[in-house]
Amino acid sequence: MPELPEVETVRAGLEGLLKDAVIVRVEPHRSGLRRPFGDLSALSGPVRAVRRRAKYLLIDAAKATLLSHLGMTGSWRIGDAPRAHDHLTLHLADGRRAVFNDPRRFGLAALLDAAGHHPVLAGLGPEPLDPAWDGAALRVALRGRKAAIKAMIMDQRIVVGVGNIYAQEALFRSSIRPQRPAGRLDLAACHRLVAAIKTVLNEAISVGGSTISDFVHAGGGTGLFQHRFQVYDRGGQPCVICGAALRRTAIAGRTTCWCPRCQR
DNA sequence: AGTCGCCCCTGGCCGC
DNA sequence: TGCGGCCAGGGGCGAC
Ligand SMILES: [Zn+2]
Repeated sequence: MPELPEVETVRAGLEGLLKDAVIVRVEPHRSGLRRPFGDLSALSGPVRAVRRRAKYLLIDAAKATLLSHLGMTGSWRIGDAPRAHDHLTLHLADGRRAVFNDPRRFGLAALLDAAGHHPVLAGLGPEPLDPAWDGAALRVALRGRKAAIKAMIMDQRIVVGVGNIYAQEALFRSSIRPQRPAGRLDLAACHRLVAAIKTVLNEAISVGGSTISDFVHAGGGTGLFQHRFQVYDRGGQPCVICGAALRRTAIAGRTTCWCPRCQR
């Protein structure tokens, strides 16, 4: 579910709900997800901010920072009744509860270390919406790479935040065939692709991301960008530009749709 | 080193 | 209706 626009939407919602609230108790409902939670008790204290890095949320409390990844099905909500797959509850001084729920348990929750680091953050590539990330930077990162360009822009060491939806949408908008060997994109193509990635991510953020089946904002709302998909999950349907039937294949194990006429 | 396949896990949907 | 197979927004790991 959550790529950069969805995580950014959750970040903004959570910050509005949690900023200046005081965490009085952290209650795990299991020992961990794909990794152990570890000792989360140092999170108790006032929430200063909620940040995002790549697809990770960082909840800054006074003495510690909680790192949270939504995996495919994770969500945060201000808790009402308990639900199946609730894994972590932050009890607040005002009586509210912030609850992390994740049916597939591909997510992550852990504290940053004293230096503000965590192994999963090491080695992450540039933020796609950073003005310093441009076509020239992408071209350097792709030099000599023979893997498909779509796999490369989904590789979080090349650029962060782009997943299976926005990779397909950005490649369509920049007229690049997803399976093209990444190292063979010229500078003009890299510029077009970077511009398309920035545009599609910003558009998606502006409408609260995409809701496929279960993605919800921290406040319970849904995204709207799914109504603007031009290729994602549209295999066999007509291209919105030329009318050709969109193709569907797998690239690096992930379903990919593209237009055989518009994308080269 | 780079690339690929598999695996983690639950649930929804489709065809029989 | 029930059940098996397939698929899903991510990412880490081992094997070539
Ligand atoms: Zn087309």
